[in-house]
Amino acid sequence: MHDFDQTYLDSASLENGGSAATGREGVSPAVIKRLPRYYRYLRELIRQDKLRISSRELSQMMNVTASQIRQDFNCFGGFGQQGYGYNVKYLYVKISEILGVNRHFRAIIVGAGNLGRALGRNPMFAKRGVVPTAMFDVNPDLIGQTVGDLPVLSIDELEAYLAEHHTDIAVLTLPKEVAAEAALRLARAGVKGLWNFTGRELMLDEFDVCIENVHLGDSLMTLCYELNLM
Amino acid sequence: MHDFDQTYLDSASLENGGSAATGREGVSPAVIKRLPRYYRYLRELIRQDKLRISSRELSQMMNVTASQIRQDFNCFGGFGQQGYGYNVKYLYVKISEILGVNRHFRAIIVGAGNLGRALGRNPMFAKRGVVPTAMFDVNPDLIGQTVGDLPVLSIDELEAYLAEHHTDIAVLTLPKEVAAEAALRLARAGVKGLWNFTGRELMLDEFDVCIENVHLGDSLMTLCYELNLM
DNA sequence: TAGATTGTTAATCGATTAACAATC
DNA sequence: TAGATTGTTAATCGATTAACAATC
Repeated sequence: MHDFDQTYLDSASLENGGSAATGREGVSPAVIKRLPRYYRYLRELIRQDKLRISSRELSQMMNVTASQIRQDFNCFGGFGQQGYGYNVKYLYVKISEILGVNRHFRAIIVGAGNLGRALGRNPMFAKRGVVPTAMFDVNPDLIGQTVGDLPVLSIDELEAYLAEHHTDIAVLTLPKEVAAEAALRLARAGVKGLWNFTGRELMLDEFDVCIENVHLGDSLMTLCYELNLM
Repeated sequence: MHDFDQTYLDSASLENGGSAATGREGVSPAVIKRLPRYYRYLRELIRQDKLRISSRELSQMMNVTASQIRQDFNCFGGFGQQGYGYNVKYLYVKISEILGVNRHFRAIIVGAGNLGRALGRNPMFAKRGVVPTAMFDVNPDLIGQTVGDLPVLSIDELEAYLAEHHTDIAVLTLPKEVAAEAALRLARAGVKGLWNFTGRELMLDEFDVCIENVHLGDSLMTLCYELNLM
């Protein structure tokens, strides 16, 4: 099926990244949500120079069932070998491809407040193959500054910038009151992914845009619920 | 069942907050995860001076089924009235109680890097009734500074501080390499809730501690998956 | 009272787990 | 070959939706 002696982390397979994997449409959200977690554990296994792993061993590390792991990987065609288990590097490359790491998606950060600036300096993007290129804000005091390597530009320049620089993702870290308007401008300018930290849900039905909402407040309240129960 | 003429937002009901609601153990995680979202929408309805709402109307606002809304609320005993619907303020107070808003949980932020400092200045805590009291770091350049109103203290003072100041929640915004050790110290010192931004899963089986993990990287990758599919 | 809408039970759907035949 | 472990089907479990009787 595949040659385990091959070096799966060669630059060719990493650079291509491609959306080539077997019939990926219609994989359930529950499975998709788990993929980044597999990615993290596999990265760690590679760091430890582990070459192969069985669904059983991985299940013990990750605190899930071996059955679930095999089912999950099989949504994408199955990456293992009977009697052997999974080749760690091969599996890592495959999951990287599915997740689009190494596609080098380009991102801007809209809103250069505390959270926006913190994200702008965060190594997370680099680790996940996402490339932030600029930040935008309305505040004249911030415009012209640099955060990490990122220039802070005026929000007035947004459309002009997007016309010049292909941008896949916009990170929304602006006040919720102006989130809807910003989202509309971004969608009109052709940005295809919104990573939304505003805490306000966005409706963009007219557009073919992916939205990932991060509700930090909801997460905090879930913790409070648990504490309240003790 | 309850008197709709009463002012449900009076200080008594808000201050008590209490864990008094009907049999709350064993409510499914799926329901719990939705409560903060109800809380947000109800807050908005109150802001709009809306007095009553039916499950049908709320379902259209929130893009879920009316059935689910009724089922969810009924996990806690049912807050509505046949033929009438739900009193917005009463429902809001009830959900606030369930979530422990107004219990004024006290929090510290461990790690005064970019993300820690951004969270320290974030109004989210105040809005959710959580009170941050201090930040901790190893970096001598940061120790002694103030972030918002929060003093940045030396991590060496952690145990002494916790012995003096009752603390419910620790926000972990330090490097993942030192997360496990910090978590252990916090648990030993009696902190009951960890809000974990380190991206590394924590194992604290020996202790009676609630952990809420925020995996920003996973969220970003979920978005990349969707983009990769387009 | 009649109309509306909940609370709640029953039916459906989806996701997880168990089991095992296929196969490396 | 025998042993191990996957891929995959079938069984179970839980969560969502539909339906409707209870009741305000």
